[in-house]
Amino acid sequence: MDMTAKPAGADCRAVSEILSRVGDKWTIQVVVALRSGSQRFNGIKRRVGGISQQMLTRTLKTLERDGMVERTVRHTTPPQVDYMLTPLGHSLSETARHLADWAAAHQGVIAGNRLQYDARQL
Amino acid sequence: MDMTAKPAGADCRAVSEILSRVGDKWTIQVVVALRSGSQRFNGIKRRVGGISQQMLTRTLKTLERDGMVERTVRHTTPPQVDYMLTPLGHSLSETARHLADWAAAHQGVIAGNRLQYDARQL
DNA sequence: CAGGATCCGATCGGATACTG
DNA sequence: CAGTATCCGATCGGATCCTG
Repeated sequence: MDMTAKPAGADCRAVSEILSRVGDKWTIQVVVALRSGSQRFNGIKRRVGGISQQMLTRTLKTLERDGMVERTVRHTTPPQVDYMLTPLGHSLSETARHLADWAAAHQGVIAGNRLQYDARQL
Repeated sequence: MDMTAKPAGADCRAVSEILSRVGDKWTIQVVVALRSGSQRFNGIKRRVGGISQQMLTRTLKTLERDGMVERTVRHTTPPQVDYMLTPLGHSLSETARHLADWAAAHQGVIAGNRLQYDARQL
């Protein structure tokens, strides 16, 4: 197949779906927190900072469902659960880096645009 | 690999913010619809397909606020409003292409992972 | 320690009706 | 044609309490 052709619009829906999966408030931050290796629940919670336990649970569960992270339970006392990125999760984190670069490069301009726009609305 | 200038976590919040801006259901699709040039309101609505007038209005307004699209009003009868991408909007659409490639390449695997996961949960 | 359950407000997103 | 206004359900996200 020739992938150099323009995505017609079928791809567009796929991108959109992936984006709304990944574009929530926490997913990327959790993935980034896991880049350096296996982490435990409260370890991730500390790393991300500001995330509630509820949202971390949901986010990890969805990432596990999508095959981005792998969950390993150790039945010790106290119980211990490790989360680590799968190869798929790593490849996502690589792609996220490009977006990170773009965001870092343009966030200042965007913030300025918003100020200008809001000022004009008065 | 070149790991210099590692974004510690300050950038991470910026990315997260950009992502939740761009990661909603419609923003990217609207941007993509505008790539081929200036479009009018109902033209975009037709191109995107499935979007409500409400959400298109909101999405365009936010994109305008962020400086991604430019809005031009022509006071004719009937009134005519053109939307076109700014250079900033174009640069976003380029970045979105990388994500599009990733999504297209992995959506099948992800869908399969979900099926497996859901099957195990029964 | 790792969550599940529940309550709550805020935002997302669709549908419909109305306006200049 | 290009919106605005309003109502509505679904989901997001935080806080708190409870459990193995």
